[in-house]
Formats: sequence, structure tokens, C-alpha cells
Amino acid sequence: MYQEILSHIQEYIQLDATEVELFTSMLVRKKLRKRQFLIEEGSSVNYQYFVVSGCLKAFEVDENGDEHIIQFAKENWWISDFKAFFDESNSKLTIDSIEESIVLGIEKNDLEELYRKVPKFERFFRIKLTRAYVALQNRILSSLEKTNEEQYLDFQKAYPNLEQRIPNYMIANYLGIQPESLSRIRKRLVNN
Amino acid sequence: MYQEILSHIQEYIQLDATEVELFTSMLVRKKLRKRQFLIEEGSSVNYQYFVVSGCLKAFEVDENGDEHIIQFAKENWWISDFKAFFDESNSKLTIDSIEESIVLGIEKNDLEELYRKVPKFERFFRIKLTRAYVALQNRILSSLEKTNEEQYLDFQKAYPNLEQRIPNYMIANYLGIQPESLSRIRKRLVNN
DNA sequence: AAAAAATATTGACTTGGGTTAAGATTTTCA
DNA sequence: TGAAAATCTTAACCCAAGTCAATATTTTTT
Repeated sequence: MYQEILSHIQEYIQLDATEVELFTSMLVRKKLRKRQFLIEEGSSVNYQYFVVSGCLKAFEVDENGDEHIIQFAKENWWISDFKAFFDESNSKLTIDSIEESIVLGIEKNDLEELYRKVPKFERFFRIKLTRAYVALQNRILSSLEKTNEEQYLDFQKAYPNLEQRIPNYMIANYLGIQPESLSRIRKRLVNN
Repeated sequence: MYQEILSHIQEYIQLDATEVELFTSMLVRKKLRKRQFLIEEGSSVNYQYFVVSGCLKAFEVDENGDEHIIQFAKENWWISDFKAFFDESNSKLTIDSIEESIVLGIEKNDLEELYRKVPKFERFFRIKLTRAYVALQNRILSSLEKTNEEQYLDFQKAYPNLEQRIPNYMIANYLGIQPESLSRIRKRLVNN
């Protein structure tokens, strides 16, 4: 049950049996059916989540009611509204499942306790955040430098096999283009 | 000399005299004249920098030789090529000064030693990275949701007073539009 | 298996911002 | 201060992607 998250964490820090016990005792398992909400806009965000299986998306709804996907999360990814989680503010993001999914949540207070008792976890999340920060920088640079076609190809490389699990209109949304445009890009790519 | 960086850090963690001494002993001061490079593309990146005064920009040069600005850094901001710094890879970013600037650098080995000896610094940078991550998420959401005019107004809000210190063509570059377009937007704004 | 819902494609038309080019204005520095 | 460099603005034209609308295809549900 905890093997995925433990081996994920132990890629970065080493844990002894007591630490594993403390950490896993803090985890809450949630099972989501397809299209079920994990975090709803406007609610408080008490958990950050590790995806054991399945796939979710985080998006913001704009003033016209349109969704804008900021992140997909499949197996071994972390997802939450990190701003709301850290600020204890209300969520501006919505997170729901694209497939039936299993996630492990850790509560904010537990996480703070974990940082106090096992400071290595500060290190773990510092490293994860550094990588996440760099990934977002690259996404921005890609949007500044590249055509939509190139960004689509980048997406396929960055998230191998994810495309088969997600409808095209969500990929278009993530890329900031209309589904019609993605359809034209895909057509161009198969013809060439 | 160290008062800015120390009060910046002590917003998040408390340091005693020994810790202050250890930390400041690791800092290297660099003074840059306008247009001087801090990090050049292709070089190794041994430092991350805190800006004491002045203003710098980090950008990537694309295959056509065009620059794309990913970040400005003024007083109390951190800047580096964090990917290259952490991976010990060669820099894909270039960083140079927009104004005469003073920065404090900390070397990678020293930072690792600091983490070992004063784990609170892991906490400090974890918190800073969380905020930086959220800021980049917001920048991406802004680019997905908003018109160029709205993004320009967001930039002015997010970086008050910075606009007066930076040429418009760099702001246009940061926003991913042509200077001509920014000029049109600015004209529209004064007329309305 | 049929109906309903969700997803994907295509075509016609429109438009915001890119491109090119020229000139105006401001800043830098010898 | 004056020349050179850097920066900003305006105009004309063009194109990639948005919009709107219709239809096709796939998936889900009953």
C-alpha cells in the first residue's frame, strides 16, 4: 500500500523503520472515481496528495467560466493547491480525477510535525520543489520560444504515454490553444 | 553589508550569532556594472545569488538567436540558473545586469555544508521555493487566461516600480509579445 | 443494443498580434 | 555638448489561430 510513495521518497532521502512508521501513520488514503473532485474551488486545502494510481488535473476557472489546466498528475506525482495549502487560504484551483484514482494525502499539521521530527523531509520537499520550479520555468520558456506545434511535441516528450489517457481537448487546454487548433496540428503532423 | 540578506532570511527562520557568522562567511560579494554577465550560457553554475542592489535579468537564447526573459531580479530576490546549479550541468540561461548591481553569491558546496550544519536553511529555501513555484503557476495561468493587455497590467502590479527601471522592450520580451504590440497596448491604455 | 453523452474533426470567416520599415525620441558616453 | 547608440512609436500588410457552426466518431450508460 505504501510501497510506491516510500520508494519515491527514498530516491532522495533514507528513512529508518521508525521514520517510515511515523510518516505512513500520517497518510490518508482516498479513492476517487472518474470525474470526482479532490479539491473544490473556494474550499480550504488541508492536504497535499501523492498519486498512487490514476490521473488527475488541476485547473482554474476564469471569469467566463472557462477552465484552464495548470497541471496533470499521474502515478508518483504530487498535487494540491500549494498556495492555499501553505497560506491556509481558500483554493483558487479545482482538482478532479480524469481516471479512477488512488491518492495518499498528508495533512498540513502532520506535515509540520514531520518536518520537526524528521528534518530530512524538509530536504526531500526542497529538492522536489526545485525540480518542479525548473519544470515550470521550462514550460514558460517553451511558450515564449516555440510554436504551438513544437509545444505539443514537447508535451508528448515530457509526459510519455499520458496522451493516450487524456482527451485531446484537455491537452489543448493545457497548451493554451483551442481543440480545433490541436486537431489541425495533429492532422499536419500525420500528413508530413 | 549583510543586513539586507540577514533580515530577508530572518523573516522565515531565526539565526543565532554562530549561525550568522557561518552563513556570512560563505558569502561572496560581486559588483556588476550595467550589462555585465553574471552567468553565461554554457558555463557551469557554482553559485546562487541574492541581489543586494540593482536589477538583473535571466534569459534563454533560442535557435534564432533571440532572447527570452524568464525572470527579473531586483533587491531581495534570488537568481541563478537553478537547474544547472542543482544538476551541476552547464547553464542554458544567461544572466546579466540591467543596472549596476551588487549581489551576494553562495557556492554549491558551501550551501550543502550549510544545510548539514544548520538544517533550518533547508526550511528557508523550501519555503522560498514554494512561493516561487506558486508565482510561476500564476504566471502560466495568467498567460492562459488573460489578454496581453491584462498580463501587462498584472506585471505592473506584481512588480511595482520595476517598470520605471526596465526598458519597455524587455517587458515586452518577458510578456512574450513584440515591442510594437506593447507600444500599441500602452497607447490604448492612455487613451481610455 | 440503443440512446445519450462526450469527444474529435472540418470548413468558412474574422482578428489580434507578428513582420517590416521608417522615423522620432531618449539615453549614453567620448 | 554633440554624436552615436539605444529605445520607442506608428503605419501597412499578412498570417496563425480564434470563432462559429455543422457533422462525424467514440465512449458511456441504461
